[in-house]
Amino acid sequence: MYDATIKLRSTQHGCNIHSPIHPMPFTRLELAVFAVREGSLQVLLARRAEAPYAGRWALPGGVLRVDLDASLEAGAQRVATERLGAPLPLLRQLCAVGGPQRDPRAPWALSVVYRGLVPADTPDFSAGKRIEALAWRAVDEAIAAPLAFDHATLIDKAVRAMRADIDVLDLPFGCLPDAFTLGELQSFCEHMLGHPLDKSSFRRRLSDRALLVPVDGEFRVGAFRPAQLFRGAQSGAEPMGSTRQRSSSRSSAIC
Amino acid sequence: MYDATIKLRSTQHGCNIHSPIHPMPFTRLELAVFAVREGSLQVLLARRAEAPYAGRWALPGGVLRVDLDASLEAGAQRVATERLGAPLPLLRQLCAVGGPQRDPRAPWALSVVYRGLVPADTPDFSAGKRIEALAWRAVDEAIAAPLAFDHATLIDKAVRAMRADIDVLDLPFGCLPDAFTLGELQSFCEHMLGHPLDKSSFRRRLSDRALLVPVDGEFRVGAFRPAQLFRGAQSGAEPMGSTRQRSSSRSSAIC
DNA sequence: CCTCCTTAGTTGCATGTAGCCACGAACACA
DNA sequence: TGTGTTCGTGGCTACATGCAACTAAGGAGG
Repeated sequence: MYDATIKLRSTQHGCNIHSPIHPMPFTRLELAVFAVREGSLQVLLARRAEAPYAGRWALPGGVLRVDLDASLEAGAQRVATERLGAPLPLLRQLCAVGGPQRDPRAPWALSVVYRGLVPADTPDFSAGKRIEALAWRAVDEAIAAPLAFDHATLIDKAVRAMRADIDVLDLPFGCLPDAFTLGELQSFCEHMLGHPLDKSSFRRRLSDRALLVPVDGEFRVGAFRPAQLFRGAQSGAEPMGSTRQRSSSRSSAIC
Repeated sequence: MYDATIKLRSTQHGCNIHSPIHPMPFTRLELAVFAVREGSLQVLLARRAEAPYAGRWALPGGVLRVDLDASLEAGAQRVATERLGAPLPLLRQLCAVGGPQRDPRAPWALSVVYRGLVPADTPDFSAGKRIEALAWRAVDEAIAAPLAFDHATLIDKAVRAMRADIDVLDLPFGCLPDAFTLGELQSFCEHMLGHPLDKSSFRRRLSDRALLVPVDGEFRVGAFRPAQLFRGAQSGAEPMGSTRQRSSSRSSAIC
């Protein structure tokens, strides 16, 4: 896992003063993967198969492979593929943490942490190398549980970052269904944030920002009144509310 | 600078499949240090004494030392001390970047980047190891100039992060004088943001958030009307506007 | 002493955003 | 046909902010 000879090198400052040989940290990539499932925001945890913290739950992660990874993000995707069986959409870098006491396998451990979000209907991930099991756990419980390493702290930080995104309507369309109703979107955001939102405000804010495009003629039909379906407005299509005045005289924007 | 034997190890997967020996990236800490000087937001650049990019301007930085650094931030402070001659207040982690093409000295280079802000009256830093010269440069020019590595991108990212902080009045009191007038604070923020602010709004926002405490009886005297001096309100002192009503009936809060 | 200039500090008003509340519309179902 | 539920919209209020005007306080210069 970690080349002991690198440690020995640390006392062998050699060559010349301009090019000492410095040992490098044990560098890992950690994944904080979330989903809105079963009515709550949940995080994907892996039960560790090996020491340290064997049997404890932790964020899935793996060692950075300089022979395989073209970038940190590419490495995170490789780790996702190896450990979870699938790459992840919407990966964003959260932070880097490092220190001498983080991982008993190495004198100095550095982790670059990525946060991700996947659709609720994602087929179950498959536990990969060095993982006994994978499980979704509500974030509140996960943070309170005794996790391996400093992962509870990392989850808390990731949740705050994701909620800050939702607060400013930086929405993760990639983890929503292709088309969705405004009610579904609002419910998703409420579960992400952990508190209810006002329907009227929510729609007005979406409309003002022209974040959605209606899928013309497509409705979600069910027990009650059919609901217009929408998509995220990345493509050049006419966004919801684009014909709307700059405020005042709210016209029939969403349709 | 970088142990070549680590590279060789990359093809020597040894031991057993559960504990392969993985080479670790060449890990550095970079500093994006800013100050408001001469009426503009400036960034501290270092002219590199050695290859690669010898003679080019770059962010000051140094190799992570696992034998010296108790954390990433502590390492950033060590690098600041070694390269600039002084530790830095207000260091915040910006991001981590890494890849195989970032630094010709190593097959894979990882940098953890910190942003910092120092007072305008900071005594000049002293160029340390492997630095030919240090210079302040306006951020616009710095980003446009051909800097070493991907440092122009990093400066741009750091400036955006700092401006986002100022936008929400997350003010770096540590890099302001002990006491300052509201006019001085506004001018500082304007230089940070690169655009003017409204005096009335600016003061109201400060007052509503109770971010400042007046230094009773202390005024900046000069050519014109004296101005009340303030401090940041971290300490438990009575903050500016704490007697202010929840809005409406703006009383004489700032005094 | 008086006027003018500049900065400090305050106030009123207009605008825009978001929360709260309520209402009509549409559909399934009894 | 009535009822219940969700969908979709509009009104009202509170609040935050930008814009502009105003007064206050000092020095400089006549």
